[in-house]
Amino acid sequence: MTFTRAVSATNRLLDMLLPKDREQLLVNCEHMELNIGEVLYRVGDVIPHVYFPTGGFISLVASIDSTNLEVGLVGNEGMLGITLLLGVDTAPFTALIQGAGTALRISVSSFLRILEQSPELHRVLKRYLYVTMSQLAQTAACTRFHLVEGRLARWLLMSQDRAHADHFHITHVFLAYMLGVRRVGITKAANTLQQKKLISYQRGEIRVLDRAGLEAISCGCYKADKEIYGRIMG
Amino acid sequence: MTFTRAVSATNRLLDMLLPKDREQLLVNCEHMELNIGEVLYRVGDVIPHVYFPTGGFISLVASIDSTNLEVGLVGNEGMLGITLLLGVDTAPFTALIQGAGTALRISVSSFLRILEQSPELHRVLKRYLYVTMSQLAQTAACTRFHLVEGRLARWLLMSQDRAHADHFHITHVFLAYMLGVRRVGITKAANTLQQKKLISYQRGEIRVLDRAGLEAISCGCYKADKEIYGRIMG
DNA sequence: AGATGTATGTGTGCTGGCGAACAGAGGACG
DNA sequence: CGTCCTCTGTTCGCCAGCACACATACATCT
Repeated sequence: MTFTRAVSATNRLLDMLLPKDREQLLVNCEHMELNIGEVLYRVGDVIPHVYFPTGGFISLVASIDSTNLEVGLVGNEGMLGITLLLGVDTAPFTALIQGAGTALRISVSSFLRILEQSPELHRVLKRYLYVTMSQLAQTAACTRFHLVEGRLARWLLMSQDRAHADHFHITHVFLAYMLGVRRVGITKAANTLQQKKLISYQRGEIRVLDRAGLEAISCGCYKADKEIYGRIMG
Repeated sequence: MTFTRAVSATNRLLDMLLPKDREQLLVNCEHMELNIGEVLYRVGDVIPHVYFPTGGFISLVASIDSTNLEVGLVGNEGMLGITLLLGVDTAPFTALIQGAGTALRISVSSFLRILEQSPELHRVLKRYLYVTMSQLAQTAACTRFHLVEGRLARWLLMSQDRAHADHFHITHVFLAYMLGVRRVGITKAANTLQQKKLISYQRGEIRVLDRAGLEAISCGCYKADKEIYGRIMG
């Protein structure tokens, strides 16, 4: 999956911080490339780094039996590794790079050290964790009740937000994996969206043609997620 | 829903604390009855109290469109209001009393005051929050992939654990509501379980006859949840 | 050009769960 | 005692998504 490189290389979470805290983090961060398909860590792994995506984005995937299901998406509006706030050093989900781009990365030890020194940083990240939890529940219900077409539209919108580009690369197989449905289900839903002129795609290149139309057809969960983020993160 | 009153009126979370912290909390707590069907708070409400169930238990319910879905269960192994740790005073889920019994209740202001004074209390509760998040994801996947029969078995086991009784009262309608399926689906699944001599029920009185059998038929998520709790809470 | 691999489209039959509606069966209560 | 109400059982048609299988299109590499 290759995204047009995002232009704005900022992370909204970092932007919210006091300049002092942001600097503290930034000097300890290294820039890195997020390469599609790479697994940053799996459930139960000890987390080595925290990531603040600036361009790319990352899926949080829950595994069950031998299937998988995406339960969250982390882009430049958030961070990967937020559960370290809770004093547990292992990953609750598998983290899989979905959208190529860049991220800032910091070691867990540095991260925790800076975290201890800054109540304000702590405050912001705790609120982000709250948002993550809320969205987890939202996604659970969405996955249960909503049809593939609406869920696909939601996914495309969320990804577009995080990719900061109107087109990106992802195959039906992969989408099926994320949404926990068969590939054929995606093919049909994607076809419908294309016929409605909301998107266009060919061999993995997906282009969003009509955001408003997509929002209309997507389940309300897209808006609900944004609303939660806005309300809590301000 | 009326449970045989639980005999052991303890809360595992409280039991894990240092005696000092536990005392601090207990002196600020009041005993109260949990009455079936009562809503302690709804999504978005400002949380007035934190609850440590000792006998009864509470459902965390996510609402979407006009349907609902249980996304978590809080019994004497946990607490209701854990998200207050994150510095947000509103509820991310609706909290609905599922199993009659007792709970210890403390005002949010007292709770937060004590929390600030005790790093150890903080430590334990953060870990519990981590468990809650993990189970949220587990439940999301379970709800997506597993069949009603297995999910019902899981629910019964979880409830039995929290009710500390081998029988309790809950109707098919209510179970349907919790699992996000039709009542008829529950009726059929419950019938199957009964024919297999795993449970018996009549007019809402459900009795677990064969725990091991239920565990075998339930989806792996029951065990997964216990495993996570055990691993993180120790 | 040919060969191989990847991505998408289509078809057939199956099933779990849905919506709606109705029938009995047991309690509760006047 | 009869009446109402709650809880459970059953039926019918329907559909989204499933499993499996195969066909076509494009891309890339030799």
